[in-house]
Amino acid sequence: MDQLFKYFALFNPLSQEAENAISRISSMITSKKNEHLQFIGHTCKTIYFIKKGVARIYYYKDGIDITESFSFENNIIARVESLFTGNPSRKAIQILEDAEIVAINAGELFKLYDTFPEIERLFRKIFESAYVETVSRIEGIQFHSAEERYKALLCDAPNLLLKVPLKYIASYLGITQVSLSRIRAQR
Amino acid sequence: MDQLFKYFALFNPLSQEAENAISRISSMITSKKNEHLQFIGHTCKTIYFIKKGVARIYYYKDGIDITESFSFENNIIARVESLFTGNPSRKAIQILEDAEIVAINAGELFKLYDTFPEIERLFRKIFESAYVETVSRIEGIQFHSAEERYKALLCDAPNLLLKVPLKYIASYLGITQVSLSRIRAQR
DNA sequence: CTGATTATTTATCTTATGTTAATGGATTTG
DNA sequence: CAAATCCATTAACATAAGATAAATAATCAG
Repeated sequence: MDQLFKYFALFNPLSQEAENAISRISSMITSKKNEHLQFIGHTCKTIYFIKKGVARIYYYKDGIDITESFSFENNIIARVESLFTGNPSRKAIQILEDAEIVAINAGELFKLYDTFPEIERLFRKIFESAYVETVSRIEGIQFHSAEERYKALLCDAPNLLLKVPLKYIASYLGITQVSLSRIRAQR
Repeated sequence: MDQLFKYFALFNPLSQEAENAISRISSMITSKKNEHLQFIGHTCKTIYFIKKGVARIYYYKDGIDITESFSFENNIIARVESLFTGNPSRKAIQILEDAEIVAINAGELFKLYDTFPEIERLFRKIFESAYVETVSRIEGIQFHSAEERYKALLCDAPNLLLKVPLKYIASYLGITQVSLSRIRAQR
C-alpha cells in the first residue's frame, strides 16, 4: 500500500488514520495478461491503482474493439462514466501485462468522504487532473493526424510499444492496424 | 443568486451559511455580445455561471480561431486547464449573446473548501460531471464524421443555431465553415 | 512444435474535407 | 444613410488520409 500512498501524496498527503481507513476498504489483486478486471455491462464500483503492469479500458463500437485508454504503473484506472453516474458501463478493463493492483471499493470510499474531508479532497484533485488531461486530449484528436498522435503517444509513453500489441494502439488512435503499420514504416 | 443556488442544488444542496459565503465572493456581471470575460494569457481565477445569454471558450491554433466549447443559460463556464493547474490559459472566454453572469472568485472559493466541506463536495460533483461529458465527447470526435457530430450537436442544443454564428460551430466541429455549409446544404 | 494470433506490405479505392474564389445578404459603424 | 465589413452559401477542383483486401512474415502460447 505504500506505493499507493506515495502516489496519493503527490496530490494531497493523508493523515495516518485516513490511510488506514483506505487500507481497510482496499484489497490486493494480481492479474495475468489478457484477464479482465471488469466486464461490459457491469456498473463500476471499484477504483484500481496499478502498482505494476499495464491495463486498458476498451469498448465495442459497431462490433469493433476500441481502446479508450491505457494505464501504466503508478496510475489510477476507473470507468468514470459509470463510477460517477451509477449507470452500467459499456466498457471493460483488461490487463495487458501481468499486474499487481490495489482495488479500492468505491462505494465505501465515497462513504469515507463524509468522515475524512481530506480523502474527498484527494480524489477531487486526482480527478480534476484527469479532467484537465482529457480536455487537452480532445485538442490532440481534433487537430492532429493519426501520425502526429502516434508520435506524441510514443513521447508520452515510450515503453508502450514494448508492452502493448499494436492493434490496441491503432484503435486508441482511431485507425486500423494496417494504417498504423504504414505510419510506422515511413522511416 | 437564487438561480445559481437552484443549479447547485441539482448537485449538492447547500446550507444557508454556505450559500451566504458564496454570495460574498461572487459578483453580478452583465456583458454584451462579442465582449470578453477573459483574455488569452491570463491565469483563470474566476468561475462563471451564466444566468442568461451564451458564451464560448476559444483559442488560436496556427492563427485560426477555434471554439472549444459553448455554454448556455444555467451552466458553469471555466477554463479548467488553467483553473486547476495555475498555469496561464491559452484560451479566452467571449460572450456571444448579451448575458447576465455570476462571477465567482475561484481563489476565495477554494479557501471556502476548508471551512465548508459541502462546498468542496458541490464543486467536486460539478466537475466530475463535466469530466464525464468530456470523456464521451472524445468518442464523438474520434468515431463520428463532422456531419454526424453536427447533427448530434443540434439534438443536444437545438437553439444553438439561433444564437451562434456558424463559423464558431464549424470550428467547434473541427471543420471549415465552407464544409459546414456543404453539410447543411444536403437536404 | 504447431496452430493461432499479430504485424507488415502492397495495391487499389473511396470520400471527407481543404482551398480558392465569387456572390449576395446582413450588420455594423462613421 | 451609405460605405464598409462580416457572414453564409455555392461551385469547382485538389488531395491526402485512411479503408479495404489479400498475401506473407513474424511471434506467441499451449
